[in-house]
Amino acid sequence: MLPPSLRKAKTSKFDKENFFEKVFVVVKKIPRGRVTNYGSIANYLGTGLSARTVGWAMNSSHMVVPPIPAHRVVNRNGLLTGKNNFATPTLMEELLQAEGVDVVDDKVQNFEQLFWNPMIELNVKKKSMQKA
DNA sequence: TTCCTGACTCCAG
DNA sequence: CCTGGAGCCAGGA
Repeated sequence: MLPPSLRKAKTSKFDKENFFEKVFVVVKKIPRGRVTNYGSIANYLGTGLSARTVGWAMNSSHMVVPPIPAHRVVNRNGLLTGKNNFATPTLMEELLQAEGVDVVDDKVQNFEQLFWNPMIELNVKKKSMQKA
């Protein structure tokens, strides 16, 4: 469930609450030792152009139960851009390392190999795929 | 209400 | 691969 601060409905193209919840659901589905990026989640949710909003949802994930493995979400380059937003700047990297994800210089190694694409992994059929 | 900022991404150079 | 500029949605002052 979302905290009251996130539940104030504001006129928008889509239901924001549903959006946040979807983000959390997807992130929670990320297998241990795998990572994904904001854009894929955004595209999977249908927002596409709003990857930043996904990150914003992550920002609120720390106050949501069950806990969201936000450390498995990095930017398109595999860079741990959100590490500074965790309890400690090293927590994100430590969590990834603990799962077997090698992180060097705040960047996920073998990112393409560890990349977890919700579009594919969740077997979602979308008529408008990324591109032809 | 408007303006600024941001856990992003794409396009150009 | 890196850097700068523009676009995107939401929240705070």
